[in-house]
Amino acid sequence: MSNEEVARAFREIAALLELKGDSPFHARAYEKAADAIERAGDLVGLAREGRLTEIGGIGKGLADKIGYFLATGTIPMLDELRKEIPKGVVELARIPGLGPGRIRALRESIGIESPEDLQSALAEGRLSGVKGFGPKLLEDLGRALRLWTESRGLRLHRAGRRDAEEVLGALLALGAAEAAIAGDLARWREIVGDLSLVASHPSPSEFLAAAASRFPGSMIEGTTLRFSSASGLPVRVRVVPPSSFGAALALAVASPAHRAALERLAEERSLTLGEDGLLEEGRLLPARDEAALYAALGLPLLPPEIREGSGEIEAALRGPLPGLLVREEIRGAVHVHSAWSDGTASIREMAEKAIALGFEYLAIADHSRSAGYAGGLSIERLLAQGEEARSVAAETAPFRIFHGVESDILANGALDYPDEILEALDFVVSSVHSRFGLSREEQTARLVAAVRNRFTTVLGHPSGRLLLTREPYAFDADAVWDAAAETGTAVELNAHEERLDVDWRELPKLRERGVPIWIGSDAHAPDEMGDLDLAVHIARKGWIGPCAVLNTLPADAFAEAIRRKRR
DNA sequence: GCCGTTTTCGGCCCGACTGTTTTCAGTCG
Repeated sequence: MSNEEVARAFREIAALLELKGDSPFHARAYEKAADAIERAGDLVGLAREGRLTEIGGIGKGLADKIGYFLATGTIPMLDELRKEIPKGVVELARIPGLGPGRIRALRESIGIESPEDLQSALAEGRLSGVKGFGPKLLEDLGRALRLWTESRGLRLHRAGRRDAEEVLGALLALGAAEAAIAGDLARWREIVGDLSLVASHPSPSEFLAAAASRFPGSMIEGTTLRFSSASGLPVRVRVVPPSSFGAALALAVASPAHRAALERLAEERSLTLGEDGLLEEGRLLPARDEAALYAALGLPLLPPEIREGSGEIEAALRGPLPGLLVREEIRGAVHVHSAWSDGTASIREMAEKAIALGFEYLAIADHSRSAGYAGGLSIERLLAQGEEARSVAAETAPFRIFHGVESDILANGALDYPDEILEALDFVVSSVHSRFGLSREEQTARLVAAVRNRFTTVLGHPSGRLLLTREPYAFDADAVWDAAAETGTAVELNAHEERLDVDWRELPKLRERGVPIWIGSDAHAPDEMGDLDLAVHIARKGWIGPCAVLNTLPADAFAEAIRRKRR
């Protein structure tokens, strides 16, 4: 059993205790223990030697629970809590605006046990009598519930990919000649609502029948098998003979707009694009791979992530497409947190991991002093951290460590350290962490002021959206991008999955304005640092090439680039 | 539930905001 599994169980206990209404400190003890467990080394070894209580935050009681969990795989207390707190109540806690207190009030006063209950109570006006629930709160809850409803059948990219890869493996194991992931997932959409795959087999009907018995609850419709994935996403697998695999895959990957553009192009060439591929005078042109289909239309094979119908076909017909960013070109792990604020590891540990991952430099940016909840750094601690960063750097050379901060943007657009302190740092990530509810005008002015600040190197997670959870705050993106272009300020593409905060449709606007991108890992633990795949593919979706990305620069050029604005 | 003692219980990271109150509880980051 891994430390993560134990930590996850403890976090669940903490969440359930909170919902139950136990002392918040009781719940927090489990949360702190979960943090400690993640950071602890060989948990199993420590348990064997009876040394679990040497871990800070683990006392006798928790040590016993860990030992029992490691031995049996269960924690009776957790099982009890799961029985006690209905799933719907846990789901309620995911709705912004609903914390343990309000959920308890809703349960006790009118018996709300799930978001569905809340929805009908809201519709029937049964909430207006509940103490503490005024008109504004009801309005906010209504909005949050709508977002929750819309998000219900959706998954973040990585969750969708996990499911799809499981299906893919099963198809290959069943003897598919070829199989591939298609649909939104293949185009690296950040959110998916269904999964699409294509498989080939010499006898499609035979394979469909075999696959149908492999996936419970599946249905065959023509050449397509439908069922539900592990996490409940609808899956469709199209099965074709090998000679049609390329065409079928290309069609299943294409967005509707891309497909329409392909159809128009086919028409211009007196061809027809049908379900099985290109037809010339009623005769099917074989396309064993996607490149064959594109070639028949006079196109190079386009990367899946740009097949969105946003001008890629026209551009490809005009000439070679610009080179898109690839993961290996990222040389620096930037916007990284350490245990100085709310990260789990020391600067040295983060540096060692970055080196192991093949990075050439690290840009440390812990939380600033306004972020008390995250252990934000006072001026004294920030300066002390700088000392430590330099001393670690002296030992890790030629690997470089840049010392900066993730400074809160205050409501008036100011950063939360005096200029002379910011001056001493290598760079500043300026981010909004509060006051999401400002008016569009106020929020725009705030962001523009932060961008214009000569110490702001990069605007961190600019929109404030949390995928599937929270809408972006209201602001005029064009005005902010203009200010960034004018002042040479970079904009962050945050690699934390929920925080993939700049919509890919905005990226071309940044590219056209010449605004540098910075792919910030926002890592809080060593293991999160290398996880840049999704962000890189989102950058590619926005047609971002390596030149536009600051942390593809070699260390010296990066150092120069992050200082340039201040002169 | 842990921790550190003021050795047997009280404090635990906190500041700002918001809406609902009419002095504060709940949420958020």
